[in-house]
Amino acid sequence: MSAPLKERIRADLEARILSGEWPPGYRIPFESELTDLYGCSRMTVNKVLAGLAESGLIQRRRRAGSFVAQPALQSAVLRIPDIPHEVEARGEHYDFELVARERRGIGPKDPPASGLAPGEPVLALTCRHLADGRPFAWEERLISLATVPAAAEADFSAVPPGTWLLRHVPWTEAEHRITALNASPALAESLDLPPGGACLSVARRTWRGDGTLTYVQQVFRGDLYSLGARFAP
Amino acid sequence: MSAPLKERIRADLEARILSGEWPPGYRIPFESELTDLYGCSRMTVNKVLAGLAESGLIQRRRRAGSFVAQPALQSAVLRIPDIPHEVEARGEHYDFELVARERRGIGPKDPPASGLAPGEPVLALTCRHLADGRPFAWEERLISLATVPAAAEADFSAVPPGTWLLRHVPWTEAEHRITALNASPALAESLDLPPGGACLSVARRTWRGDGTLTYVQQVFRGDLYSLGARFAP
DNA sequence: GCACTGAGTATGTATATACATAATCGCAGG
DNA sequence: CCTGCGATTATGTATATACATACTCAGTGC
Repeated sequence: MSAPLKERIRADLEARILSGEWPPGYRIPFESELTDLYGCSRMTVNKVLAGLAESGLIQRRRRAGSFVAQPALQSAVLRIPDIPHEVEARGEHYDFELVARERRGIGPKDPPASGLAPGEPVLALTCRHLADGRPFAWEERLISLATVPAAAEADFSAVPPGTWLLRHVPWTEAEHRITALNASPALAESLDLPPGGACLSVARRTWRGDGTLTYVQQVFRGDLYSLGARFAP
Repeated sequence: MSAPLKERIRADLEARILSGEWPPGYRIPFESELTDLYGCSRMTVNKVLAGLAESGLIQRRRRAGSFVAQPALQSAVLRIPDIPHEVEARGEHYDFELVARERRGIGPKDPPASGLAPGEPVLALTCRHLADGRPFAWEERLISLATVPAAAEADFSAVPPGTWLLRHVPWTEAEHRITALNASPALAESLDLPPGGACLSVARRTWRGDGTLTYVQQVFRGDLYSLGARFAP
């Protein structure tokens, strides 16, 4: 009985919606009716309903009332952790090799999805991630030196670039694209896979404000890696 | 100038946090100071700060003040839309075939990841999704008849089961696992792929309260499908 | 120097009130 | 029957106020 009133009201309304008692599209009682039902002021009910609307459980229309929202199509909070952290969480030994490091300008062969303009100076890094000594992921990364000048002096032979960036550079926006692809012969050799083996590719572009920070493509062995997410609507 | 006061305050505070002007751990001004700064009542400021706290941008401690939260390592809101919706959004014609429909109990061949107990009655559905007449995804689904009895009467020849479930059954929790795999000969034929072609597999288990609603594995042609997500921390 | 206590304070919750806003409904007129 | 307009009304926003609560900090006593 000690829970705050607004939490009890919210829990009650959520229970009715999630149990299906109030199905999608149902018009829930007006604020004035809930005010009577719970014996509280309209402000209290209003804050609860505003919170439910922000969470997407209900939709509100002036003059018409508040309606149970159609369930969200599917939106998941997908967590893509730092690779070393992920590997060690599985109880395996993490290691990585810096295969190539080059300071150059963006050229025609760089993917246009990187969002980096031709000629823009970048640090191009290629590295291979290992779990218990076995190749696990192949990473090709471009870091904008205009946006992240400190990257030019960073020691990426000790700390992988993804981890370094997470620790040193705040970001404001990112875009992911997840695909499946067959390993090319060269990639198959790097990942110790048969040619054509299925791989999970995660391409990520990260911004801070207007400037692209980094564009990275990480290719994981399909048989050794999967992305997981557990979430609520 | 016409935006509501609380939205202007919220946007201003968010900008200071995201720009790095107020770094993680920084103590933001007290409600009383913000009240003076914006020339409004404490209730208005309080609602804005409560909203920021709910979104996880700040943490609040009584007597101590409000502090900018440490940013999450990487968390993405990954949207996995309804397949028909997704296909039509690309301007292609969506179609699907119900390949098999069987009412049975969970057996030893069903994946343990489904979370359904052996013997539990389910509706097992297999279907194939087509975009502009070309096979696009293969879906195997189990629907718990104990939790969703209405599924037994649903007409899944007109509406695909995923869409039907989204429209009729609210869910409270879900778990995803995304992997890449090589198409087996049978799958390759169903998806009109060369054997061994890379596919993106999305396995999803969905709950309502304690009961598993459905377990589904959707296998997409890797060359025709990718998951995308754009997000802010 | 340390543990305990009490005062002070920022946030948390709740109410009453007021006016703005937008969408719906019904009615009048064509 | 259909259109347009105005009255109605539920929500949206904002304020002033009040008291509860939990935490910090300073000061007291040992």
